[in-house]
Amino acid sequence: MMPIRDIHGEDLDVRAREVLREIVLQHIASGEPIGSRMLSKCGRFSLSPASLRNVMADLEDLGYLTQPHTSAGRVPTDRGYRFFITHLMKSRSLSQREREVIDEQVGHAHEIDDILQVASRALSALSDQVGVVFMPTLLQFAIRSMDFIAIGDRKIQCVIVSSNGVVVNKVIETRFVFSRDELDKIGRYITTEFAGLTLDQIRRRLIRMTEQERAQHDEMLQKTITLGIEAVNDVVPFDHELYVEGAASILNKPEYADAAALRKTFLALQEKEKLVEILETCLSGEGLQIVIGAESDFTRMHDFSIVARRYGNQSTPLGMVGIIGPMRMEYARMAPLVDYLSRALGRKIEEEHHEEEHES
Amino acid sequence: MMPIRDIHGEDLDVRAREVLREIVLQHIASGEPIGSRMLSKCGRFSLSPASLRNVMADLEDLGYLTQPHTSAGRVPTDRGYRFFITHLMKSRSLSQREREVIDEQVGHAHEIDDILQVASRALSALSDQVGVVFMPTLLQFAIRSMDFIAIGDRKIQCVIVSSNGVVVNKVIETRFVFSRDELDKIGRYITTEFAGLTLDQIRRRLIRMTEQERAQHDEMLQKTITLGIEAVNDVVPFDHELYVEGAASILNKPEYADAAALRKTFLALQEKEKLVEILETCLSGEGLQIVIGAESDFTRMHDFSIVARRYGNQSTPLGMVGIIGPMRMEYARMAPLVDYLSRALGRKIEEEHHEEEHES
DNA sequence: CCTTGGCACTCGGCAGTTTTGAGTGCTAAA
DNA sequence: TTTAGCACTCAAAACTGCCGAGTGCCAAGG
Repeated sequence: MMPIRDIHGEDLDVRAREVLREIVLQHIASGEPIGSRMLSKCGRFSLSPASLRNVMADLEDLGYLTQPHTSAGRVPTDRGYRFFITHLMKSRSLSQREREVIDEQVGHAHEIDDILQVASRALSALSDQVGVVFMPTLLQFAIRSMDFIAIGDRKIQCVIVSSNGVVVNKVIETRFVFSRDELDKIGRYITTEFAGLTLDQIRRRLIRMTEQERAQHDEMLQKTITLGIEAVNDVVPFDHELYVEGAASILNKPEYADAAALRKTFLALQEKEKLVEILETCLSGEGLQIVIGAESDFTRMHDFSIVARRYGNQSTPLGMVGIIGPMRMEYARMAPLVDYLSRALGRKIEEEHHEEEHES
Repeated sequence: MMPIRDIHGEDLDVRAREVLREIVLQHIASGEPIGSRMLSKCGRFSLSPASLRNVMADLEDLGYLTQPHTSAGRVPTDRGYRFFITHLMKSRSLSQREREVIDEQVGHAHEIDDILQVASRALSALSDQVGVVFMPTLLQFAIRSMDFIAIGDRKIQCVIVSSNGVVVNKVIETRFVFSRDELDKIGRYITTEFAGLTLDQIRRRLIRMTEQERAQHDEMLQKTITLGIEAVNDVVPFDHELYVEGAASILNKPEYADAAALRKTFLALQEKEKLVEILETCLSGEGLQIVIGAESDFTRMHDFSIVARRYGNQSTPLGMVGIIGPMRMEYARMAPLVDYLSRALGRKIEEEHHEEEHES
C-alpha cells in the first residue's frame, strides 16, 4: 500500500476513503459503532471482514476512527467527520417539502423579530436539532431614525431604527428631566442630522460636538448631545439577539439517553454568551461553516457540532443562522438546509427592507 | 384509639399527626418511601415499628399515605401534603443570606422587565426549582402615555406606558402613511385626552368617537381614531409576560431520573399558555397559594406543585411570582421564600413607581 | 504483495436465578 | 394498648453462564 501521509488529510487511499465514508454514513444512520463484519456484509465492498479490519486499523492509526472499547466497532472521530465533510460528503438536495416549509414560514412573517423567530423554529423542526438564529450588533449598520419617548421622569426610551429595518429599544436614565417637546426636537434633530451614519460614527460626531457646544453654551444642544451619547453607548450588549429554538428536541436523541450528558448539554445551551461568541467567530467566514466537536473549545466541552451560515448579502452581513447538534448528525442534510434557509432569510429581509424604501 | 373522622382532615390523632409530619419531612428530605422501621429508629417516637405500622395503616386508609408497591415504605399523597402544609408545617424563616440575595438582586434592577427577570432568577437559584414570575395583562391598568414612532412606512411602533411603570411596545401596520408630525400630534392628543383611563376604556371612547368623526369629516381625527384603536387592540396576547427561569434545575431532581418523565416535564414548561392559565387562577386568591399535584388539572398531568403569591398591593395586583417543582419539595422553605420575594417585588415596583411620581 | 480464512481472545449485554433486605399484616402475649 | 415474633411479599442487587460481535495476528493462497 502506498504510504499514507496525513498532511491536510488529503491523500488517503481511494479505498480507505470509501471505507471511511461508509462508516460515517452508517454510524450517522444507526448511532452504533460499526464493525468490520457489518461493513463487509453491507455489499458496497467486495472485501472480507479481515481486509476491512486492516483498512480500519489504518484509519484508526491516522486518527479518523476510534473504538469506544476494545471489541466494539469503530466510530468516527471529529477528525473523521471533518474529512468526511470536506472530501467525502455529497450534499443531499432539499426535498420539495422542506423548501416549501421554509418559504412559507419565512414568507408569512414580517417583523424582523418574527422572521428570525420563525426561521429558528422552522430550522429546528426540519432538522430535529436545536435551531439558532443570531442577529449581531447594530454597531455596523446605518441608522435611519432615532426617537425618544419619556416613560418615566428620568427614564427615556430610545427607539433606534437601522437602515435594514431592525428596531432597537433602549431605556436610558438621565440626570435632567426632559419635556416632551424637547424630546421630540432632539429626535428630529438627530434623525435628520445623522441618518445614514452608523452608531459609531454618530457617537464620534457627538463627542466632537461637545467642544463646539462649550463655546456656544447652548443648553438645548448640550441636552441633545448628552442624550444622544447616552443612547448610542452600550447598544452592544443588548441587541445581539439570539433565537434558540427546539431545545427539547435533544431529549429524543439516543446519545443523550442518560441524564448527566443531557444536563451538561442543556446547561451549555443556557450559556447564550458562549453561543454568541462562537457564532461570532463563524461570522467572519464566507459560506457554510461547520465546527465539529473538539475543533473549538466550546464545542469540545460538550461534544457539539455546529452547522452555520451567515445571512444577508456580502456588503451587509446581518447575522448567523445555524444548527447545533450532536457530532453524529446528518451533515449531508443539514448543510443544504442551513444554506437554503440562510439565503431565504437574507432575501426576505432585503425584500422587506426594499419594500419600505420603495413605498416612501 | 379514638375514631378518626376525616371531615376537613381536621381531627387526626395527635400521634397520627406527628407520624404524618415526620413521614412527610423525611420523605421530602430523602425522596425515598418511609418504612416503619426507619421511622421508629429516628428517635422522635418511643414506639416500636409495629405500633407505627398500625398508625401508618390508618393514615393510608384515610388517604394521606400510599405505598408505591407492596413491601415498600409509604409516601405522602397529595392529600397528605395538603394536610401537612395547612396543619403541620412550621415555616422555616429565611436565612440572612437568602434575604440578602433577594434584596440585593432586586435592588439592583430598575426597569420592570429587569426586575422581574432578576426576581425569577433569584427565586430559581435560591429554591433550586423552576422560578416563575408573571405579569398579567395591562388591560386593567391606567395608561399614562402613548406615543407613536414610525419604524417603517406603514409600520408604527406604539409605546404605551401604564401608570405602574410598565412599558409595552407594540408594532402595528397601517393602511395610511403617517408623517412624523402627525404621529407626534396623535401621540400628544391621545396622551392628554386619555391619560388615566384603562386600555379598555380608551378603546370604547375611541369607538364612540367614530360616529362623531363621521359627522365632522375631520381627516386628522379619523387617522387618530384608526391608529388609536389599532394600538389598543390585542394588547392582551403580548404582554402577560412570563419569566421562567431555571428549567435546567429539574435535571438534578432524582424524580426525573429517567428521560421520559423528564421530557414530559420539559414539554409542559414549554406550554406557557397553560402556565399562564393556572397562574391566573391563583391570581384571584389572597396570600400564599399552594397547588399540589392532583389538585388541578394541569398539575395533575405532570405531578407538579406550585407555590405562588400575588405581588403588588391589594388595590393594584401586579402579577404572580412562584415556584414550580415536584410534589416532593421543601414547602417549609419555599413558602417563606416566595412570600418574601413577592413582598420585595411589590415594594420595589411601588418604589420605582413612586420615585417617578415624586420627581415630576 | 495483497487478500483471506482461521484462531484465540476480549468484552458488553442479556437472561435467568439467587440472595438480600426492607417492609407489611396478623396474631398472640405482655 | 403496645410489642415481639412470624410468615409473606416484592424490588433491587448480585451472580451466573452464555452469546455474539469485534479485534489482532498469523499463515496460507492467489
